[in-house]
Amino acid sequence: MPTVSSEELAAAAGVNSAKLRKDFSYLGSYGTRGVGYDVEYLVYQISRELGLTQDWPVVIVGIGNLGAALANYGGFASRGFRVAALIDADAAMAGKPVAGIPVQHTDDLEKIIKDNGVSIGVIATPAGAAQQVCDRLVAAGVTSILNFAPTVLSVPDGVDVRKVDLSIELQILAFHEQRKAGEEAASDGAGPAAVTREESARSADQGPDGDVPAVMPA
Amino acid sequence: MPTVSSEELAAAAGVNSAKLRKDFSYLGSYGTRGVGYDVEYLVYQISRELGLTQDWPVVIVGIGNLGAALANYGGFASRGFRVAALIDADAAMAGKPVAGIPVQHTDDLEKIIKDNGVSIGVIATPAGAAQQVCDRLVAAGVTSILNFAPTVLSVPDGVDVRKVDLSIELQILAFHEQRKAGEEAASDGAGPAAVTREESARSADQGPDGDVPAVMPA
DNA sequence: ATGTCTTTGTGAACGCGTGCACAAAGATGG
DNA sequence: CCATCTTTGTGCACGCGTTCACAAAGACAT
Ligand SMILES: NC(=O)c1ccc[n+]([C@@H]2O[C@H](COP(=O)([O-])OP(=O)(O)OC[C@H]3O[C@@H](n4cnc5c(N)ncnc54)[C@H](O)[C@@H]3O)[C@@H](O)[C@H]2O)c1
Ligand SMILES: NC(=O)c1ccc[n+]([C@@H]2O[C@H](COP(=O)([O-])OP(=O)(O)OC[C@H]3O[C@@H](n4cnc5c(N)ncnc54)[C@H](O)[C@@H]3O)[C@@H](O)[C@H]2O)c1
Repeated sequence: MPTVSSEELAAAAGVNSAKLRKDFSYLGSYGTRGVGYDVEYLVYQISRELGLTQDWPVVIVGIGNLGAALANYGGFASRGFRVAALIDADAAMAGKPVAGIPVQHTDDLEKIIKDNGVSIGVIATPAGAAQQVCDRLVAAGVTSILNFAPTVLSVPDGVDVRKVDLSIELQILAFHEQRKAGEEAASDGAGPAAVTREESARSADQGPDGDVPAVMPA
Repeated sequence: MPTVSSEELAAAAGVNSAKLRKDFSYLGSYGTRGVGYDVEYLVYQISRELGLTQDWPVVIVGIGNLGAALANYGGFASRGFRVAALIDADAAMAGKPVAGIPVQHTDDLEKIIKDNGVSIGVIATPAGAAQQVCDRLVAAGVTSILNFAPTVLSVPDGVDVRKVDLSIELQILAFHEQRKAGEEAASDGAGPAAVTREESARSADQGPDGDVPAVMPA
C-alpha cells in the first residue's frame, strides 16, 4: 500500500508539515501513525471534500474573444467541469458551433439553465451587459458565477461570485516591479513623468502570493 | 474641493473604516480631520503608490485562442499597460497582425524584450512550452510573469510569477456549491460512480480576491 | 478668540491562523 | 508479548492583521 508522510507532502508543497496535518485532520483521521497516509484513500477523501468527484455542468454567456477561448479550453473537462451550453445575444451566432458546441440565443437562457440543471455560470460579456446577464442567471437558478467582465456584480445572499480581473493581476505585478526598481536605486531618474517617491513604511510584503488592494482609484 | 470621508469609502468598499484609514496612513497623512480626504489628491497618491502613473510595456507569448483574446482586450491600455509585442512559435503567424499588432517569431524574443524595455511578460502557450518560454523571458530581463498555462513555473529569486488558473476558480465555486447543497440535505448519496482520480494534492494558489479554503471541517 | 463638531490617525485589545512540541497510536522486530 | 521506533493528531503559544475606541487636529460658527 503506497503511503506518504505529512513531512514528504509538506516538503513537496512547500508548507509546514504541522499545518498540513492539521488541515487533513479536519477531514477526519485518515492517517496511520508510524506510517503516514494511504495515498489512494487520501486522494479520494480530498477529492470528495473538494467536490471533484462530481460532474458540474457550466454555461458560458458571451461567446466573443474570451468566451470562445474558454469554450475551446480543454482544461475544464479534466477537472470535472462540462460546458453544458454556450449563450450569446448575437442572433447571427445562434446555431453556429464553437468548440463543437452550438451557440444558443439569450432568449432561451432560462430554459437552458433549467434543462441542464446548471448551477455555475461564466460571464464573458461586455461590462455593460454583465449585471443584466447575472440577474437572469440568478433568477434562473444559478448560484455560482465566475465573472470576467470588469464590473462588480451585485447578487442576493446565497449566490457566490468570483471575479477574474486580469488588469489587476498585471497591476499587482507592476506594483512589485516598481518596488524592485525603487530599492536598488533610491534616486532613480527613470520613468517618463517625474515620479516623486516619498518614503513609505509599508508592512511586511506577502511573499509568494499577493493580495488585492482594498480600494482602487478610478 | 470634493472630499470623501473614510466612513463613506469604507461603506462603498464594504470594509472597516478603521482599516481603511490605517491603510491610507501608510501612504502618508493625506486626510484633513473633520473633513475627510481630498478625492483628487487621494486618487493621485494611491495611483502613484500602486504604479498606475507609469506606463508598462508587456509582451504576450503564445498567440492562440487565449493570447489573441488578451491582445484584443482593451482593458489593459486603460490601466497603463501597453502591449509592446506579440510572440508566437508558429512561423506561419509571423507578420500577421492580431489586434493590429504584428505577431513576431520566438526567435527574436530576446531582442524584442530588450528593445522595448519589457519587464512584464504574459505566457499563454501550451503547458509544455511554458517553462521553456519562462526561462527565455527571464534570461532576457523579464522579472514579472503572468502565467495562464496550467503549470507551476520555477523562477530564480527576484522574479515574480502570478498564475491564473481558471479551473481552480471554478473548483472554488463548485466547492461552495457543494456545501450549499450539503447543508439543506445532509444525507446525500454522494456522487454517481466512485471516481478515482489519480493526482497529487496540491495546495491551491491565491485568487484575485477571496480565499482558497485550505481545508474545511466536515 | 473661543467653543463646538466632525473626522482623522493610531495605541491597544482582540481574534485567528500558523508553527512548535509532545503524548499517544500503531507498526515492526525481537 | 514487550520494546522500540516512526509518525500522527493536537494543545498551546506566538505573531500578525483586524477592529475598537479615543485623543487630537482642524474646520466652521459665533
Ligand atoms: N479578452 C480578454 O482577454 C479579456 C480579458 C479580461 C476581461 N475581459 C472581459 O471579458 C468580456 C468579454 O471580452 P471579449 O474580448 O470576449 O469581448 P467580445 O466583444 O469579443 O465578446 C463579447 C460577446 O458578448 C456578447 N454579448 C453582448 N451582450 C450580451 C448579452 N446581453 N448577453 C449575452 N451575450 C452578450 C457579444 O455578442 C459578444 O459575442 C468583456 O467584459 C471584457 O472586458 C476580456
Ligand atoms: N483558452 C482558455 O480559456 C484557457 C483557459 C485557461 C488556461 N489556458 C491555457 O492557456 C494556454 C493557451 O491556451 P490556448 O487556448 O490559447 O491554446 P492555443 O493552442 O490556442 O494557443 C497556444 C499558442 O501558443 C503557441 N506556442 C506553442 N509553443 C510555443 C512556444 N514555445 N513559444 C511561443 N508560442 C508557442 C502556439 O503556436 C499557439 O498559437 C494553454 O496553456 C492553456 O492551457 C487557456
